[in-house]
Amino acid sequence: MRVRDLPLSAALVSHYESNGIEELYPPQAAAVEAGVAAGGRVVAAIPTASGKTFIAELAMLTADGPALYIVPLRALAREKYETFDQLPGVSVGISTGDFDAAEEELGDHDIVVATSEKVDSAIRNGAPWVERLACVVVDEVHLLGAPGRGPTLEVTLSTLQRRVPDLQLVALSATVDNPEAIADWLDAELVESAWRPVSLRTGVYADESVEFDDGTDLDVVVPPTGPNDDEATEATVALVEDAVETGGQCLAFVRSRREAEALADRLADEDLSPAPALGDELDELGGTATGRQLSECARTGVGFHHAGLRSAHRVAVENAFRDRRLAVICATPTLAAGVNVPARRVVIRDQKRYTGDAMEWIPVLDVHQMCGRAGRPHLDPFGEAVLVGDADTKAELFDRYVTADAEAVDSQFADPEALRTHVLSVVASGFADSLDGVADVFSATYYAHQNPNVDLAELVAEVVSDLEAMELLDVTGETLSATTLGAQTSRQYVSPTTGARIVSGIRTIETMADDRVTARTALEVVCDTPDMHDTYLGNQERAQMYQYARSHAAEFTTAMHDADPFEEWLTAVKTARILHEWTEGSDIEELVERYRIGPGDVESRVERAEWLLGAADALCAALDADVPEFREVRALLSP
DNA sequence: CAGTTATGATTATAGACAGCATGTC
DNA sequence: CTATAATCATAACTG
Repeated sequence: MRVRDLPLSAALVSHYESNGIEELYPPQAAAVEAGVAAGGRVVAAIPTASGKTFIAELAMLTADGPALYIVPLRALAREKYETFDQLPGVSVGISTGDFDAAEEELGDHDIVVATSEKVDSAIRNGAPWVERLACVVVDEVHLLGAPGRGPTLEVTLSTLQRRVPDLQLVALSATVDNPEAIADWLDAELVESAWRPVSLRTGVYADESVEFDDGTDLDVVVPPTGPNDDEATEATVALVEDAVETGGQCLAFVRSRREAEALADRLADEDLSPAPALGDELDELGGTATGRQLSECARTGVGFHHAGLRSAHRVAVENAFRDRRLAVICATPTLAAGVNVPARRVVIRDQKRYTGDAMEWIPVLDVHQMCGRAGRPHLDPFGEAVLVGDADTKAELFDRYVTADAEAVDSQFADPEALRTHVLSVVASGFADSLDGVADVFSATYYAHQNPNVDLAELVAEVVSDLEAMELLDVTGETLSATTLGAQTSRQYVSPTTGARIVSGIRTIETMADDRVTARTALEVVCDTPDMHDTYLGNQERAQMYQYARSHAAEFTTAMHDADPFEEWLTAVKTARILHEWTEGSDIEELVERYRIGPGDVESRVERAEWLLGAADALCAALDADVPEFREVRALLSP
């Protein structure tokens, strides 16, 4: 099947042809046969880089009206926005929390790219453009099974289906174990394929040799390891070097941030692919210890990438790799889920990760996503993914990751926190006003589809009493209605637990003497919510943080003997303290040094605090209370 | 005894969505 | 429970 045979305008056809796209890839052709270009609903469970974007574009361009493209990450939203913006005669908009086009303009675009939370929020707040959509494409639908964020996605999709009856839905999924369940739920045709434009061989390393799934082998010379050398690391170094020496780029995945940096340092010794200019450019992005370490590695062609990096650094590393200025990136699993960064070879040194109480195997899906980064279309003759193991683990790694299917996608909607959030939002946005009404709205969720025998009304009833106790919901007879607080909580997009915590904080503040209410008070309230991620409190710091908490006890809304659990509260105090010092003019470098967190962590906490302080201010208005500190601190956070 | 090394104990561990209203080169 | 590397504290040891 050829592009020119598709129902596309001449301008589009020539756009594709000038980009070398003339003949459709088999999965793309299958999607066309399933009806993507004719308004049909399709779920495509196919590998990364096998042309998903083109399938999405086909659906959106042939749809009879505006289209929405839903992504899980802001960075992906930007990437897709730029891709779609290249299409001739197509106007593209973008809407994410940190980057928003004006609301009324959104409806005027042919394509809008947005994160799933942003779409959920737009639906809750009755954005008019939602009703006019003709086509919705969901990228990475398998995240339906992600705890925390999966429920938002399923509620969003089920609501979209209900609100826009003739909507064309197209869902793009990684290869998972039960794509038919997703297709069935969305009433869509399933297109499944393992085809890739660049062949990929996956293998396991052990004893100086890699055995691949296609029967081929690769011998690797690993210099004898000294007493201080780690065998897996030295094998990884050898595999990376080999890839670079034969003209390819390489991604190396490890377990923790520190190990990503350590591996990059180790590889920097080999001086694989000098790039001194890149080092200078990175130095200009600002100097934290992490930043300087990054620029030093980069001079030798090696970068590292993890969430502790400031986002400017992360983007710089991604771009440098895409431009082939970096030969290697040592990364934590972030990189596998993010923007498109393909490489000739992918080396996965660690397959286990510490989860809090045990060492656990990384999900098969995550490992497959990492492997899927191997092979650059048009640039590499093939891609290679290597799991580093040893003689003892080789067979197990093969079974578990190379030949095995990824996990099934299961709904996480029954999680009480998720249920509370969505029950409140359904009632607050006026979609239902009774137990049965809410249950009816939820009957279209993936959860209901997967669990047909569960009594949804019963499930809803369990959390309705929580929400009532939190004063977010009123129950009068059979009728449910959101309180002013509940409405504001939903609109501000904070979780019910966060809303209730802020409200109780505001009430306590009103009983406090004026001179006790300070910036620390405001920060303690917002940091002590589940929507603010906590900051690791080391044992070394603990005693000193305890002292800090004691000496400022009068300023906090939580009495120390009431804090429960105390350790979590102390963690919140640490976050509040960091943010407080930030407002007092400390720069990232000082904070990173003093509190042992990454520059990127400071950045993300500041961003979240801005959002939560805004929500606190809105809740103040709903309570008819006045706590100017929320506004004042917020103003100090952004420079 | 002072300084050095060996041994054992402790510590820490991936990621990241959302509101809203002004001001600015 | 199924980990491991880096760091820290203390004990053992050497000259």
